[in-house]
Amino acid sequence: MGRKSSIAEEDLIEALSRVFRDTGYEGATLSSLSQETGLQRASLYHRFPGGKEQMAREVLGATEIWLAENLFEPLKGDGPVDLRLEAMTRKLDALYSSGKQACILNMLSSASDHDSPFAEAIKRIFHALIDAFASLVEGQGFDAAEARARAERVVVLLHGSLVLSRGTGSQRPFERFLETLPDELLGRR
Amino acid sequence: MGRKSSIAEEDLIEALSRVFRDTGYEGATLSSLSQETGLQRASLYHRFPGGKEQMAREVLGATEIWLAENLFEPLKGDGPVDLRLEAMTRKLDALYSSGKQACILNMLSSASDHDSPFAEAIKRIFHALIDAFASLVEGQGFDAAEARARAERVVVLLHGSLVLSRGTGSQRPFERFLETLPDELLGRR
DNA sequence: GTCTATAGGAAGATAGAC
DNA sequence: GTCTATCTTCCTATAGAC
Repeated sequence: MGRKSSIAEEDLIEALSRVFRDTGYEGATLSSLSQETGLQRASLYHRFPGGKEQMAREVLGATEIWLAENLFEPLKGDGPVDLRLEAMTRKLDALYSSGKQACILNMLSSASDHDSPFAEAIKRIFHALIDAFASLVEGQGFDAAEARARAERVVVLLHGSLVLSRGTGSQRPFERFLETLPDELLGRR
Repeated sequence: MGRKSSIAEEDLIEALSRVFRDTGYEGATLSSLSQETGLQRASLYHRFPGGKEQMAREVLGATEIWLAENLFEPLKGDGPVDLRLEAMTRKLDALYSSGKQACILNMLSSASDHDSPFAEAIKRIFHALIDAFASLVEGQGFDAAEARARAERVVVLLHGSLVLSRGTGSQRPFERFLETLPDELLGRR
């Protein structure tokens, strides 16, 4: 354990993520996955005997872990809430490259008939997102129902702004989302 | 002109739309398009010499026309604004089957490297959507900037709620969007 | 305008050398 | 653990009969 392969592992998953995020499940070919990772097709099968489907599942698993460590954990800190929000905003901005990149959750929601293997993970991640936002809002004195409503709304705005940014070729919708994020969560109505 | 083929034409495009909307561009195969339309692959090539790409382009063109006739036109009427909003809500509810179906704009936004042919049409349709909403809002006494901001926000909420509904397997996010639609457009802030 | 048949290539996946 | 070579299946697209 602790060999150089453990470093390559992270880069490997990252490269696979890029392909799935940019081209979707059906659009991702073994050739494109091979090219982006620098591994031959057969090498990918050695690491992922389950083929493309397993790669996508592991990408989703890594996404789930990334979110927990980089987005949810800082959100739970006990520092000033506006600082925590600002930190999260920066993370989101980097994750989606200021609106230039789509969300892997959206891109892997379809996958024709084998959506079953992904559907569960995607659903879980969406709920984890909502829970994380709701928990922060509730921590600022809002009741549970209101917190949940605001959290869901922010998840909707996040993904809607990404769709619109991609569809119009403009980063503005996503940027606007980031600007209004704090108010959407904690502003008074 | 006026032969039975003109009726089949509508059904044909509708069937193709279903496939592209449910499986995306890469996920749509000539076989699935053939099965859904009831035409053999070669027959599809006779009608669409440009193959899959032309089919997707014509589907987007038909979508553009459908929106203009069924969504934008009623929105411009001079009846009570709440009745016009209700009519539009029903149209949206039907178009997306209460949140069970994805949006073709989202599903065709990617298409690997040949996104160029679709990107233009998708962008145009998104802007037409925003313009239609903004025009209604402005007609109710709001200034142009505020009307546009609200219109964009509604388009974001629409697509975000569709993404979340699909991702969580629940129609609730889309239903909630429809409920809050009138207030998002015309409510006082 | 629709069909059957097929060409030609790219897809996912495996075998076996190193 | 990575590679080259290969298998099989499915893909897009075309040819040509009816």
